[in-house]
Amino acid sequence: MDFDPMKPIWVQVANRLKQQIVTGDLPPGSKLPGGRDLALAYGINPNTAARIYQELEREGVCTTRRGMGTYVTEDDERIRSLKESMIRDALERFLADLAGLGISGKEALIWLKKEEESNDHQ
Amino acid sequence: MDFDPMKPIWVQVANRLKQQIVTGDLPPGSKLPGGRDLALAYGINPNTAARIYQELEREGVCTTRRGMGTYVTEDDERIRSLKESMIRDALERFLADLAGLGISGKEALIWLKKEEESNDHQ
DNA sequence: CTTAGTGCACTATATACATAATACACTAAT
DNA sequence: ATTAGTGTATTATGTATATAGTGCACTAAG
Repeated sequence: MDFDPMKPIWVQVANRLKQQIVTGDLPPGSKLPGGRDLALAYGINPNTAARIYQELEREGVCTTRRGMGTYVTEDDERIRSLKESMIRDALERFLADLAGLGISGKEALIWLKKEEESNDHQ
Repeated sequence: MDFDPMKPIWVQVANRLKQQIVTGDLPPGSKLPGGRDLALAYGINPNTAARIYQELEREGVCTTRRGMGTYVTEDDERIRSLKESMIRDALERFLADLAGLGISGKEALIWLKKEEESNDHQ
C-alpha cells in the first residue's frame, strides 16, 4: 500500500480496513491480524498498528480482547450504517470538490457518465 | 475557513486559492493579497502564508516578484489545464473511494437517490 | 529621501506523527 | 508450568507542521 504523505498512515490503514469490513472481505466476527502482523503486512510500525485498532474500537467497528486479539464486530446493523456513511462521505466530498470548482451537480453527472463510458470502452 | 486537521493548512489554503483561480474569481494577472494579509484573512501564520505562495509558484500558477507581491499567471492555457486536472482528480478520487467500497458509479447514483428520497420524507 | 508594502531569512517553541526498542500482562493451547 | 500469540505501556528519536517574533532587502509611491 502506498501512503498519501498528506494524511496520517493510521487514518489511511484504518480506512482500508473499514472498507474491507463493509464489503464483507472481513466478515462480522472474524479475527484481524495481530498488531505485529498488521505492521508487517503494511510495512508500518507496531505502535502505529496498535493505534489503528484502538481507532477501530473507538468507532465501534471492532472489539479488542486483551491476550486474544481484535475482531470485527458481529453487529450487522453497525456495519451496514458504516457502509452507508462512508458512501455518503465520498459523495459529499465529491460534490463539495466540484462546487469549489464552480461545477453543478448536473454537470458533475455529465463528467461521471463520460468517465463511465470511457471505462466501458476499455 | 475551517481546516481539516488531517491535512496541512498550507495544502488546504493553496487548493482554495487554485479553485478561485480556475473559476475566474481570481482573474489572470490579478494581484494576490500580501503574505501578511493572507495570513490575517485565513487566521494563519505569515510563515505558513509564505509557504502557500511558494507552492503556487512551484506549480506555475502564480509568479512572485520581490517587493511587489504575488500575481496569478496570465497563461490562460495553464489555468484551463489546471481546472481540467482538478476536475479529473476529484472524479478519480470519488470513483476510487467507491471502488474501495465495492460499488460502481452507477450503484452510487442509486444510493444518492435513496438518500434524496429519505431527505424528502423528513 | 522617506515611507509603506512587500518578499525573504532566521531562530525558537509546541504539537502530531512515525519510528525504534523494550518490557509487562493476559489468554489459549500444550 | 511452559510457551506462543496477543494487547498494552513506556521511553526515546527524528521529521513535519504550525506557530511566534524579529530583522533585512527590494519596490513603488509620496
